[in-house]
Amino acid sequence: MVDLIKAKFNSQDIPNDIEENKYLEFTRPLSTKTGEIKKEAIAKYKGLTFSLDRYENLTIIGSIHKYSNCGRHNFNDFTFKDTIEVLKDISKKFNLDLSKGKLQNLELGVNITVPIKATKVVDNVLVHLAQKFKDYSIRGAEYRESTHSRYYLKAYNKSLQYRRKGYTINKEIFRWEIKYRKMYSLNQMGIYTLADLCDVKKIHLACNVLIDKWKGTLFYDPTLRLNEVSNYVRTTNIHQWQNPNWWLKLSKQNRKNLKDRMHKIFRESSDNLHDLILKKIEEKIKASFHNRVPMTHPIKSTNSLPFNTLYIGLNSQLTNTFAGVNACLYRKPKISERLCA
DNA sequence: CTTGGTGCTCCTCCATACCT
DNA sequence: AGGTATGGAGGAGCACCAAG
Repeated sequence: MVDLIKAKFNSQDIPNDIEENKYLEFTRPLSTKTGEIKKEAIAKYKGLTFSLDRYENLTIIGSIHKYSNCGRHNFNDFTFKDTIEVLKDISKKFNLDLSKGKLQNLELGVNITVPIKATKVVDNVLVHLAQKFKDYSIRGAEYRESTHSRYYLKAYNKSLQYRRKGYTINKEIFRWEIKYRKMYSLNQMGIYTLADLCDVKKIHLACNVLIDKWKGTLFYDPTLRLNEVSNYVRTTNIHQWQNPNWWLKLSKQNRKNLKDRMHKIFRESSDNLHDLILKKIEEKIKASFHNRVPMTHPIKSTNSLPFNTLYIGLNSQLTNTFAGVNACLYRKPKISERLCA
């Protein structure tokens, strides 16, 4: 759900002794020319960056999802309740009033399992509105992104990212994410500050955007059964359908008609992944507002990091239910119960 | 007659560009 | 960053046409 946040607190809204806070160690850059110590200061804690500007305004930037996992990863599910827990934790540890933390950026995303290789799903996410999804590869992550003026849509192969970091996983994980560049759309939903992220109605609205954006995304279904379709579809249509540029050249009316026709054929002669993924996104969002969440994926660590000890006491349950993971319900330990305190 | 393909208008919502 | 004017995208509904 809620992943990256960027929030700014005005100097009068932060405690005077923030630099003495026991969880934060601020460092200041030193000018080697003048020997002058800059006023700006930076501290890091559990993957969050706390920066003070020269007017002593505080900006917090980072993933609150990773924060709940000691700053290590955002592979697991992160529920609405977790969001509240983390924000309360931040508020308490740093003595901050969440309603004073004005949001400047927000990222929301869901991890879901897919029945084919996640990379195949990502590769076939083609166009949203008039914007193609373009390939990106940074820090072990491969994703495609559609750039809009107010937001970015991102489709990730999350299982690849897992494996590159040394985790064993036998499920294919697809992550669908929206990153806001401007606050306008979120403001329309009543989301202005960190405190608004604790409001279930507002977050529900924000999460539903993920559903709408997926509905509006052109997806070529690689499970199309070629033996069931006409010769014309086999020889011509499938090449057109897989080509984002071909879609973008069409008139809007023509695009709609051809999209409808393609979807009809996918409904009849494929596993209809677009619909399947839509349903999974809907289910995951719904579940994230309950305490008990259907688990996306069991996780085993192959390196020495105590990754699975995050779920200490639950390991046997996880490994025993490898086959039916989607049916596996579990309660995540509270932040304070986890080993990263 | 039905069915499927096409194309039109109206209307709403949203993206963009540009302002402060 | 926030705010807004403008135009475009696309969905709904309807009509037309050809083929069976």
